[in-house]
Amino acid sequence: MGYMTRVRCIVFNAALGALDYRVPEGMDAPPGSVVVVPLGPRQILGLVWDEGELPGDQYPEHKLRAVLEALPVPPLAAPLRRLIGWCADYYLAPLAAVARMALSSSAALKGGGTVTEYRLTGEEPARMTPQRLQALDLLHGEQATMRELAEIAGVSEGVLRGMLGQGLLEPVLVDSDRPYPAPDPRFTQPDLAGEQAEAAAEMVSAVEARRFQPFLLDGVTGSGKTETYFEAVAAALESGRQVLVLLPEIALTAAFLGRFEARFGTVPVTWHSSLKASERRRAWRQVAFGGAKVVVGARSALFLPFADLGLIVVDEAHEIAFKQDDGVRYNARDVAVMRGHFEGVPVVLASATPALESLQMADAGRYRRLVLPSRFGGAQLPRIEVVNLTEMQPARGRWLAQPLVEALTDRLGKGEQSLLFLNRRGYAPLTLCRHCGFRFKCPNCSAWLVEHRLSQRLACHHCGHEVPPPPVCPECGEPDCLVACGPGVERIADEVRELLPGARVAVVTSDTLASPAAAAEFVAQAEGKAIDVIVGTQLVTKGFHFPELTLVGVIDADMGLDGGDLRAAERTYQQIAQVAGRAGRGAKPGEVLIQTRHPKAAVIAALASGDRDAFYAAETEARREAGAPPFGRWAAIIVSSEDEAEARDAARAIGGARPDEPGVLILGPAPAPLSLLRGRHRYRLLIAARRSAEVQKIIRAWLAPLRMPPGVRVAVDIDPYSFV
DNA sequence: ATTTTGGGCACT
DNA sequence: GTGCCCAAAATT
Repeated sequence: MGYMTRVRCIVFNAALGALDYRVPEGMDAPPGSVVVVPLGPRQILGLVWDEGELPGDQYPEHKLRAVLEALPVPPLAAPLRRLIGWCADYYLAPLAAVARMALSSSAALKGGGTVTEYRLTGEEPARMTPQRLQALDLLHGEQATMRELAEIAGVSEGVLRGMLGQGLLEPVLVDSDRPYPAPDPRFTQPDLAGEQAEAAAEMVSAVEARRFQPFLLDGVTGSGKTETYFEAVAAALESGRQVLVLLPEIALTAAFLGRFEARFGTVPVTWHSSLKASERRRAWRQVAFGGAKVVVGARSALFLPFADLGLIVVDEAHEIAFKQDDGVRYNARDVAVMRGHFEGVPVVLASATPALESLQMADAGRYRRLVLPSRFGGAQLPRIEVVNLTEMQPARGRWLAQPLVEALTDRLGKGEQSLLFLNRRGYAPLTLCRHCGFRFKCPNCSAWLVEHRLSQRLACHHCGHEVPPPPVCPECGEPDCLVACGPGVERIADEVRELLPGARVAVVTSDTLASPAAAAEFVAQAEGKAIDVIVGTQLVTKGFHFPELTLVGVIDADMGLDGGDLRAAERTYQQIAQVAGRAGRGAKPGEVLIQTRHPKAAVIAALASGDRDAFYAAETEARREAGAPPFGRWAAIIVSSEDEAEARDAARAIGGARPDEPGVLILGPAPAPLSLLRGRHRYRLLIAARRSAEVQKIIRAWLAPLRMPPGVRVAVDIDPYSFV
């Protein structure tokens, strides 16, 4: 046999590594190409990988099967391929699983589509009707689909179809995946103050130099971080390159879009899990072809195939939502820095309360730290006061202490807005029977069912299991005996309505702000002063800018502190500092009341005194002594099975095979704190290693020879955040 | 992961 | 020999 082109493909099957295929005559399939290959009797997606990058035996040439098709999308560029390889290696994930995240729109891979739009021909109508007159008037210069035109003209589609028949409208075939309107870097000129201008100039120069440079944009809440990094975005746009902005929550995009449009004249392209297939296809293709200039998205946007990336921004970079906790367990903040490294572009991590890891990197000189120490436009940081709940205990079944009630009453009287923060969705976290003590528990998870009064459900927040509240106790059959225990945001909202009968109260959680549209509506209402009191979870702690909001109440500052997880204190500090930052962003000064049973705790004291540096210094020292990240490397192995004994035995087998490495401490196995999750029993081992240890290599060597029974899953979590 | 295969076993 | 079940092997 003569000359033959052989390619190594990552096939989209997590259990298989890379397989070799033959490229048929006349087909071009360079590295990065997305191909369809035969696998047994099936056809499967594959990604052509780099020559010599993957180990493996040389499969005999005569047995190679041919690539069936190279799909009509640009090959994934080398920097993205390196990112995929790095992620698979670092997070111990199958290459196919990481590659899948880059090819996240199956429709986009099949090529572009067309859609028929219509426009006026300019013909005079043979017969005029009032509807036709209106359409002719309003549709002048418009071109859109029938549905959109009907909307614009305010007539039914039937009228337009009639006009099409009369030759008044003509069809135009357009690309359904056409480019997006380009943001204009000069649409408005920002008004940046000294520190902001300096920070912006540094970022701009890195963008213009096209070099990798991580920045930690460390600015107090309300300091104008967004407006400052917008200058770096503008610089990338000026040079014709693309920008990726990562946000931790979809709910934050609504607020972001408005600010972006004000600066650049058009909204950016959005990317998140709830896009429709057609929107996803268009976004993916235009990212790949360069017709999407700025993408704002959730962490999954990190793997989009940018044609010419010039800048990455991670906003609210401290947020734990950037950590993916199933599938490929990556941390988007860290992967963003790696992508910037491979692409050779600057990465901006923006936060008012940076993660300790990020501050450490800045101190070590790896990240360039840009500080914005004061609020924009002369606004003052809010006054923070601690309400000691041990001295001012609210009545049984109440959660607002007297000082907070008085402050709320005062703001309502002045027509100013208040925000109450409690990181607990629903009405009450536990429901029990007064008669027999029965507690409602999730059948699939070791967790209580949370009462949601708005939706009339008892719900598990881990697996989605829901039941309507029964009229009688399921255990003892007693009627009218079920009582709600503890507070959730819905219950706090009820308490506010009772205390302040005239107040307009809004509950803001992921339940009530499920879509970007709902989020936009909430923002509009709050800005329009149609809401007096917002009661919300961590969803309202960041991103929102309501000038009339002058009071923030933290219902229970101690809630995040129990559980004993590594980052409990840091996270509590971040959440409360962030929510406090919502107060007094306009002309009027803000006030924050923090309810706590531990007013002397270091976190609370630091918040009250505003001494962030002291808190971070103490926290850093504690981590250093414990050998915890960022001073040590941690990893978790989670073993799960639907069968409790099987999970335990498998975990013990893994524990029994533990390696003995210097500087590596292996704890467990022990039942995971959430020992039953979505019907699976879970055991966990924890690996605590010193910084120099090659944790991934050790775990790989440890687990590779072990054979697990079917039904047992072994997941490795590098740099775990969640300790459940 | 999914599909194919092949061995063991009961039954005819 | 045939059919059936299940585990093991193969998939390029």
